[in-house]
Amino acid sequence: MVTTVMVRSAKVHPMSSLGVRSTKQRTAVAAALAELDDFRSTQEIHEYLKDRGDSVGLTTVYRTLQALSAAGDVDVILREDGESVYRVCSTSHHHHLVCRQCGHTVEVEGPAVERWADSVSAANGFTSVSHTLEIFGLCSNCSH
Amino acid sequence: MVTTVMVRSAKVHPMSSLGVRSTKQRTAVAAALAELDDFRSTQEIHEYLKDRGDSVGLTTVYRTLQALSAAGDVDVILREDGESVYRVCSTSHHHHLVCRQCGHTVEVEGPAVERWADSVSAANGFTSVSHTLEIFGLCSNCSH
DNA sequence: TCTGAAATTGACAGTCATTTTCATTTAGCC
DNA sequence: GGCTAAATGAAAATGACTGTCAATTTCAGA
Ligand SMILES: [Mn+2]
Ligand SMILES: [Mn+2]
Ligand SMILES: [Zn+2]
Ligand SMILES: [Zn+2]
Repeated sequence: MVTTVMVRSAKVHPMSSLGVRSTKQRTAVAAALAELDDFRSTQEIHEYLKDRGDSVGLTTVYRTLQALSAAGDVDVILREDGESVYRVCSTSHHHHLVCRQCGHTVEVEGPAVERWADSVSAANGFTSVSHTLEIFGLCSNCSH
Repeated sequence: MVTTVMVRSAKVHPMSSLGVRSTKQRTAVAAALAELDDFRSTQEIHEYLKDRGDSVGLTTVYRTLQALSAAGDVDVILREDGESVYRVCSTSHHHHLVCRQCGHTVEVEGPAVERWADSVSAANGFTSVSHTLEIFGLCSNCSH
């Protein structure tokens, strides 16, 4: 659950006092993410907020979701059609099982996969590695 | 190296004789892919062909690359920005180790990972699953 | 070699997610 | 309350990709 939006020191340098502000829009986006369980696109979250009465400009929803994912507060993955979808996740390293039809998401862990990725990277002389791993399919509900 | 573009039986039914034809455009796209070693976008391949003198319409390059990847003759992955990039790969199922600096790509296989993906999918009742797995890092050349 | 039906091409317009612009509003510090 | 940088959001722009369709090309059969 995410209650605070964007965490960063309010002051970086006495000369220019920069700060991230708490707004009703950011609170609304964070609340929507907390209520929604599955990966959702920016447009879906925007629509959700509109239906809910907490209308937020589409541009602001885009900006807020991007800031949240940059801060590591939400997970973002690319759907198979290339669209970005967001979800509040656990903080530990994990991957996802995502339903192509309804978006239903299950977090999965695979220590063996992590070790494999590290060893194959090392064997090929790669450093500073990171990886993406997502499984798409039809959840039991959507499998008919 | 890809020399033939699109393989399919020329006749599926005597009523409607369907067939995939060999054209200079498809040959040119296949040749470009054979010459290029790393993942490239449709626009990059279109530009490459133009510079090379074998200009092919952008729409045709899009169609040809999509047909090639649908046929399994080339690999396609989504870049971080959601753009599709293509590359000639081996025919067996594999994944990639991609240098985020120079684009250098190494094909890797991980039977254990495949089994893990299948079992975790089945355990959660997912069907029709597919997965994406890419490792990004710095190749030995780019690691300083 | 000739012919014609079906496949292909490509210029152009359309779609749609995402970004940019910028005038207006707002949060937070005094 | 006043001030100012941060934030908002409506509207326009961007850019990857798709749809359309008239013109062109392939190739199987005559
Ligand atoms: Mn992992
Ligand atoms: Mn695999
Ligand atoms: Zn589902
Ligand atoms: Zn490199």
